[in-house]
Amino acid sequence: MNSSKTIIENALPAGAGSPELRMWVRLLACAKIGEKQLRRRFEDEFDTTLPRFDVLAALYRSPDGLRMSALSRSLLVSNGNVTLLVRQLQEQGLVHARTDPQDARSAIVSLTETGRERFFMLAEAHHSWISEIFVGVPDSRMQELGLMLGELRSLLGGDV
Amino acid sequence: MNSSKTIIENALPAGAGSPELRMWVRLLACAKIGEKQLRRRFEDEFDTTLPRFDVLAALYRSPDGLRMSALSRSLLVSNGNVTLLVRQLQEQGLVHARTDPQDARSAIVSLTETGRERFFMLAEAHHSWISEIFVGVPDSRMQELGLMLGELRSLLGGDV
DNA sequence: TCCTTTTACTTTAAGCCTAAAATAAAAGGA
DNA sequence: TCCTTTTATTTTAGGCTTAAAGTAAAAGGA
Repeated sequence: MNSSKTIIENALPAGAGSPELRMWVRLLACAKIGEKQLRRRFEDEFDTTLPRFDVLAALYRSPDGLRMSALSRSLLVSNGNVTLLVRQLQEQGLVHARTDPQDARSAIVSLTETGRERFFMLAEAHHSWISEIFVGVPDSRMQELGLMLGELRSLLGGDV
Repeated sequence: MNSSKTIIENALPAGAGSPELRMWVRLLACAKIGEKQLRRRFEDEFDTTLPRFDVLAALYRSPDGLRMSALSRSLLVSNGNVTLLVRQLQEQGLVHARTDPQDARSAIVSLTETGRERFFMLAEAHHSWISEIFVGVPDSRMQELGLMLGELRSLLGGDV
């Protein structure tokens, strides 16, 4: 219990207080808090989930449909996960899968008319929740953040 | 298939292209991409997970230990989830739980010496991975982002 | 003291997610 | 043609997460 021991006891972990660590911790916290709110509202008001909404949104952006692997890439989730989500949406009649005539291994998934209507309804609620969650953030700040996160995102690669 | 039908077919979902929606989508994508990389490395190099590391980090910051509910609040996860994570870390001998002498309902969880050593090792790797992931982001940009996300975070409430 | 309410935590059911193994079709040669 | 490799997807085992129900202790009266 001499002084050198005390110094060891009080040692800081690597990176404590570094700008990149602080930024990352905050980014993650904001994402978690927002996601938590959205999850609750999707559940309470529409008995659905954010991941399922994400699938509908991706399919909406591709009117000709998407193969499972394209869907998986665009949502940043695994193939197996997409299989599950698509199956659920299929059971609800919101999406439709047909075998690619050019390649029997691939399924092409697209929105049904019901799915399209459902997506519009969900998207409206989703947007209003986002606005609510970020009420108090000035529009100029929102623009700045959007710009900087856009840069960050393209730097991270991931999709595209 | 008249023109009004066509307009309906091409209708945009609510909020399309609004600054808050764009910001949110990008925030979420950055978080997901970063998390995915960290998850893989924690698994590959240390056979552990980000949530377990988060528990260790929270406990490191509270040398006197934390009650389960405080841990749950600080990590932004449910009580049930903390129960599970703490049990796993307990089985590995990294954390220790004792009943609060003032309140037999509460357990006070703290790092063991092994847990503390383990945390330092993980924290060093974690920091180097973060640095690697965000290599190419200038330091000034990192500071700006950290500041803005800090504001955003306190606006969202959530913890604290 | 006894009873009700609140608080802390655990358990359970169900959904998300991944990596790895399995399946199956396509592609590319010998 | 036949065989190997690659590609697309599904299945499986296992971990994270939540909400809701359950358990148990504390607190606050009558």
